[in-house]
Amino acid sequence: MGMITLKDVAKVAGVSYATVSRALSGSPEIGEDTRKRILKICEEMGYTPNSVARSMVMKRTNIIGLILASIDNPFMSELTNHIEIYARKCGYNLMVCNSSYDPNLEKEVFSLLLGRQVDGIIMIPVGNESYDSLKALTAQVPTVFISENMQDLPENYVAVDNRRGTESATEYLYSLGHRKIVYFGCRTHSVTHSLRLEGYLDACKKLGIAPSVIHNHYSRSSYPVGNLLAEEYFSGPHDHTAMLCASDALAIGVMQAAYNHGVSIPGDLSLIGFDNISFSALPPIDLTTINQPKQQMATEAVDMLLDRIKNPDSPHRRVIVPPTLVERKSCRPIRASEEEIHV
Amino acid sequence: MGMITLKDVAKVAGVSYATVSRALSGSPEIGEDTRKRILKICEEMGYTPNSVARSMVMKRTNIIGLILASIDNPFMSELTNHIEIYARKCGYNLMVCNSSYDPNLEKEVFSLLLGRQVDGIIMIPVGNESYDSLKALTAQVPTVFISENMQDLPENYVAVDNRRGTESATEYLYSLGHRKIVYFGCRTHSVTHSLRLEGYLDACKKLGIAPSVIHNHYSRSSYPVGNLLAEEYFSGPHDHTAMLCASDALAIGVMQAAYNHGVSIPGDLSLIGFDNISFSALPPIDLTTINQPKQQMATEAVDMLLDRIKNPDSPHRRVIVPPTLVERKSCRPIRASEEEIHV
DNA sequence: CTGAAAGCGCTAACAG
DNA sequence: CTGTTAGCGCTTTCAG
Repeated sequence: MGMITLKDVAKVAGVSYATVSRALSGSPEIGEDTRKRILKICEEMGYTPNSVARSMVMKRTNIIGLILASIDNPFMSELTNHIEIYARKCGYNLMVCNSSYDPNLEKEVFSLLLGRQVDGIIMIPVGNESYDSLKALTAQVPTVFISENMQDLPENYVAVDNRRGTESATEYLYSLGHRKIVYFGCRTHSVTHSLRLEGYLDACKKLGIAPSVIHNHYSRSSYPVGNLLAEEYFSGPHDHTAMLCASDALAIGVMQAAYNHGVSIPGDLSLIGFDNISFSALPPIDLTTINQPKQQMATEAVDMLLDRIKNPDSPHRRVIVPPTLVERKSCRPIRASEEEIHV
Repeated sequence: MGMITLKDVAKVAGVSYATVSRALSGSPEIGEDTRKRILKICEEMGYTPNSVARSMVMKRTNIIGLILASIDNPFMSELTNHIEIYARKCGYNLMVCNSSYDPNLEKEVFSLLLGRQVDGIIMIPVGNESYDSLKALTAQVPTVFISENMQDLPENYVAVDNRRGTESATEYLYSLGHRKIVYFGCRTHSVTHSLRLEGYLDACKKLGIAPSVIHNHYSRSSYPVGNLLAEEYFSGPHDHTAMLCASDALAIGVMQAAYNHGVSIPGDLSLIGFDNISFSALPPIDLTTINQPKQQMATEAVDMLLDRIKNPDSPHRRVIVPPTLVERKSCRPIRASEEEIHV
């Protein structure tokens, strides 16, 4: 593993190693003939430039740090996939760290990446408090958040329009004839969920239907939680014809509980989720949902970050991308009492 | 972003910068008093050691490169999750690259990581040919594959015992009373699948039942492929009571086709998969399957790699981890014609 | 157009 | 115990 260096190549080529450097970096101040000769020698010798050394002098690593709660969360891994591919196209590599939903770890890996001299960081924060607790760190390196920031801190972020998402989900259910729509699984301390709740409430008001909310007091929106909550729901009195879930994961939990209680979906209850995680497309699930355009969010985040890397003093930017409805098989039209028939 | 350096700290502390370096590296040749004083100053100044510079002189980056087809594949992202967490515990960070199922890209990112001076690489190869096509590159850096290598090349790898997996799956179905078991979706050019097929065939011979194989001529084992193949299967004559799928993804595709054809699972057909991807645990799917112990494979791979980094000349190692049966709801016992009743 | 030389921030001998 | 110094491999002025 005794890597060969510029010097070795220079020796063989009979030139100074500055010349080799120039040949490789595509500098114009070098003869076309010598460049070709040198490049050929590099090739023959199997020379690989040492990017660590280059980073050292360039003061630029071309590495983006990515911090997320857990890479095996489907939403995050899809996002990561798009980020990696796009970033690499832009000449950047990805250093990935899990915060494991732990604010302290989140801080720790952030520092770690700082020490690694990453050019910038993209992160899905553990929670809304992250913005505050990381302030001292985010000041030291260009950072882009994927998730909205309610505290109006001067940060860059890209997020889906959560409010618009639930709004349009509600409108969609309404258009299918539903009037008794319950919003299920709202997490009280989550920014994202607050926005989603707002969208639902606004839509209800606008459409003149009575809102009904089932809160989620657990700290996650996983499908076990959805199942638990739904067990309670189905055990008590309930007369809704449609349910809007705060996340796909919750909706999948509801599906199971519904099955156990002999509630048919969409026969007895229309169900709609939010996120469009890949699970939801699976045939046995086939969940109608509100899509977060992950690829768009990924490229947007990378672009925004590279922008900031080039121009660290540019004003902070916020990008809100539009959600879209993905119609699958968990909702059906019903004949409303008002005789409004929809297909 | 004018990072402060050792020199700055040294100036403030009124010592040479070598002393600061010693204080930080926990070297014994320094006074306890000065160390504490220096550490305090570092803290106050908010000094972060520059690991790029350190790597430069240490000739060690403490970075592991991870190459996989696509990080959003559930099996791979779960594995990545475990690898990242464990590697970090061992003092290593992860640089992740997608090969996007493309052998050329696979080579390209491998070189890229080499240039980045990663200390080692863990990879899930695109295919069996990868071992060969990457030979020149893997010779340059400690590499561990996650996937078996049929060509008997001197490489390090960790893999699940695929043969044993299908063998035990077959035995399990047999124990439930099934005698007509079909092996579904065998990909002809995949090492993994060849081994899985062998396990099935061996078990059939041992148990004295007739094997029956449905091959998969597509290049992937995704659920659309499973669905396609199953559509054909259900459209033709078929009298099996149980089906062993080459992967969970295929099994999920089969589920959909079964539903479309009014075939109940496990009522009419018991179904078992392989991999235990996270999808399979979802309530609406609830697939009985053969688990690959991902966490164990992850730590095993990291350990093996760190071993090789420390001792590059150690003999190549192969670790085969045992698969386990995960019983869920897609299989049921049947009363076999021989009056063997099982519960 | 090409060579010489400085220096990126740090570690590791080698002296004192 | 602490300071001095020589690089790690590369880019980049500055001279030729």
